[in-house]
Order: sequence, then structure tokens, then C-alpha cells
Amino acid sequence: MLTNEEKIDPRVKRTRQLLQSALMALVEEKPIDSITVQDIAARAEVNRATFYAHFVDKYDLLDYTAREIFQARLDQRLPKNPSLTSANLRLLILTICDHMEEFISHCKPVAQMNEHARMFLQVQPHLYEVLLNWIEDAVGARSAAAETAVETAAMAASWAIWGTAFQWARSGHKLAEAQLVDQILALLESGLGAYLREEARA
Amino acid sequence: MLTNEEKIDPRVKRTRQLLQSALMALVEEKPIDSITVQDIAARAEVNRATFYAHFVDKYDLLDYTAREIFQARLDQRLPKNPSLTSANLRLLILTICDHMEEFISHCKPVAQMNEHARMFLQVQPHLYEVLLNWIEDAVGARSAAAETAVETAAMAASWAIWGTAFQWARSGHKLAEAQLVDQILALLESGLGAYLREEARA
DNA sequence: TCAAGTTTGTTGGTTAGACAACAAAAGGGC
DNA sequence: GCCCTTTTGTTGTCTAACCAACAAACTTGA
Repeated sequence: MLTNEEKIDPRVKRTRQLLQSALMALVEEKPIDSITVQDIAARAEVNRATFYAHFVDKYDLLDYTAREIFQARLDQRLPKNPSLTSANLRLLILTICDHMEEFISHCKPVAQMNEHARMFLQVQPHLYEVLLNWIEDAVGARSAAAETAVETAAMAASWAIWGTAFQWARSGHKLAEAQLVDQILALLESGLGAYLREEARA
Repeated sequence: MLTNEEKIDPRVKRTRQLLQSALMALVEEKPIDSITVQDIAARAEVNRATFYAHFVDKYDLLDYTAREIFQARLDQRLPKNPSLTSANLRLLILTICDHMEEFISHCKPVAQMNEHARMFLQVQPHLYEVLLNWIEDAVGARSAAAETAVETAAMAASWAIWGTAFQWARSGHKLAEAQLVDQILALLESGLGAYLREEARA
């Protein structure tokens, strides 16, 4: 449900992958603003018109890429069927922090980061979905009234994590990452205590 | 003249590359004979019909791949504009030996190597072209009569190198590679002595 | 400020690759 | 021998990607 793979044409998958890789490579070389669509298409060895068949502009691709990378990172770190436990929550927070840190390091003039906030915002919806699934799974069958409570909890938690991590990363993460994670985790454990499992399955 | 790049459609280049990579990967996993076109197409994430649009069968792809790999290896090792010197000749021989060695290591039942000789034979024409260019370059302007002499020299040398390297590799290279190269080189230096440069430019 | 050069979107015509379906050939048990 | 499964080529239709060409928007620096 989270992952909609739905038999996608291999050519489409391939082209998007090429464009993503090209962008990621270019981002290492020069500031994002000086990268042109031409650059990306050339590096990806894809026709420029093909670029526009998939993304409206450079930033659209950047958003898409940010989402994909975050999703991959999360899949890689979390266990197969994660449930709402302290350990998983910690992993989730840690992953967000790492993600933010890496993306910010690619913004050459770090000061202009706010202009690129859109890129960072991409991960929040996914974060929300993950938390929502975890909580729903922990609660089991629920009434319509309880459902909104669950959604709100997931929403609040997702923004709490996202915002804190974002601020931490943009401030040059003066605090140690582990410490930050502990602090966020402590807060969430209070707020979500009702749904938390006592270290159940994975 | 040696490299005919002639603006090839990126899709074609990409597909061939994918098929090549897929084959190379599969060759590491199981004997060549048990690899099917289906396997290759699946691994490359390319439609099976597309495979047949480029190659007549599995062995055709194998031939093509062998040529490409050898060419890449040679380009990588030799200087930009190589001329006929002892040093370059040594590099050429060494490269052939390495190439043979690696390809043979992929033939699971090493005994059946002769059935795959076709694959190894792919490199000889290229070897011939390289030698021919070197010698022609060393000779400069020449008469029609001299030209055939040059062609024959290149032909003989190419087969000498190829055959020796092939036999060496198929016999489990009991001789040390460096020793073999020295020996071939000594022979060629006698035969091609007239064309050899005294370590001129690169 | 204007001209020369880039980059940007967009278009229409063309080709490569995807895909499903098929009959024919090749294994491989029993 | 036979049947049953897999693999092989091949075909036709559809669509993604290519490419050249275009006008519009934007840099840049003379």
C-alpha cells in the first residue's frame, strides 16, 4: 500500500533513474541553481525533450529524487514489517536526521537553504504515512472517532520529527546527532505512549 | 578510423550495454550453456523481443561483448596515440593475455573451451587492425607493393600473439605471464625490427 | 540600452523498445 | 517411444524516447 509498484514501463523507470543519477552527480559538482536542464539531460544521455515528458522543471526532479532517496534509505534501515517500538522509532528519527544532513551538504551556499525548503519538505508526507501505518497497526480495529485521533497523532509526530531534524541540520547540527535523537524520542514516547509496543515483533 | 562512433542512437547504445552487463553478470553465476536468452533479457530488464532486434542469439551477444571488452581494455592501457615501440608492444601482448585469462575463467567446464573458441577469436581482427596501424604509421608513405608486406607483417604478428596467448590461457597458464610476454616480445622484435621505433613519442 | 548568446518550454515527425500471442523446436521425465 | 514443460524465434500493435526546429524568456557584457 505504501509502495505502488504497479507494473511500470521499464523505459520510464530507466529514464527517471538516469535523470536522477545525473542530477545527483551534478549536485556534487556545482550549486543547484547553476545546474540547467540541459546539463541534466546531457549527463543522463537523454534527450532534453524527454526530461520535460517526466518533470516540469529541475526542481520537480529534485523533489522526486529527494522522496525516492529517503524512501530507499528508510527501507534499507528498518526491518521488514516494522511496528511501533522505541527501537524502530529511534531508527526512523535517525534516518531523517541523516537524510537532512546529507541533502544540506549539497546546498553549496548553505545560507540559501530556505529557498530549497521545498526539497526537504518532500519527506514529510512519507514520514506521516509510515507513522500512521505503525499506529494503526498497533491499535487494530478502530471506530471512526478513534481514527481521527490516530491520524492526528501521526501528523503531529511526523512534523515534530521533521521540523526538529530540519532545524538541527540547517543550524550546522551543533548538537550531537545521537543526543538529538534521544531527545526527540523521549518526547515521542510520552506522546505516543498509548500506542507503543513493549518491543514486540521486529 | 579504428573507432567508429558515428552518432549512435542513445537507446541502442543503452540497450546493448544493458544486455552486455546482464550477460556478464550471468556468466559469473552459471555456465554459459545454461544461460538462456530469457535470463539475459530478464536480468537486463529488456523485452526478449528487443534482444533479437540486436543479436541473432546468445553467442552473437557474447562475441560482441568480447570485442567491446577487449577494445576497452586496450584503450585503457595504451597511451593516447601509440606507435610501434617495444613498450607498447609489450603492453599489447600483456593485455591479450589478461583478456584471455579472464574470459577463460568464466567458462565453467574449462574442458569445453574449444566450443567457445569463437568468442576468443573476436579479438584477433582488432589486434590485427592495431598492429597494422602501428606499422603503417611507422613506415609512412609506401608503395602498393610495400603495403602488402606491411599487411602480412601485421597479420602474422597478430596471429602469433593471439595463438600463443590462447594456448597459454587454455593450458592453465603454467608459465608465468611475464615470462610468456617477454618471450613473445623477443620474437616479434626480431620479426618487426624494421618497423620498430627507438622509443619515440609515447 | 541593446545586441548576442543561453536556456527554456513546446511541437511534429520518426524510430526503438515494450508487450502479448503464436507456432515451432528443444529438452527431460517416465 | 510419448507427453509435458521450457525455450525459441517471430509478428503486430502501441507507446516512450529521439531529434531538429522553433519562439519566448533570461543572461551577459560592450
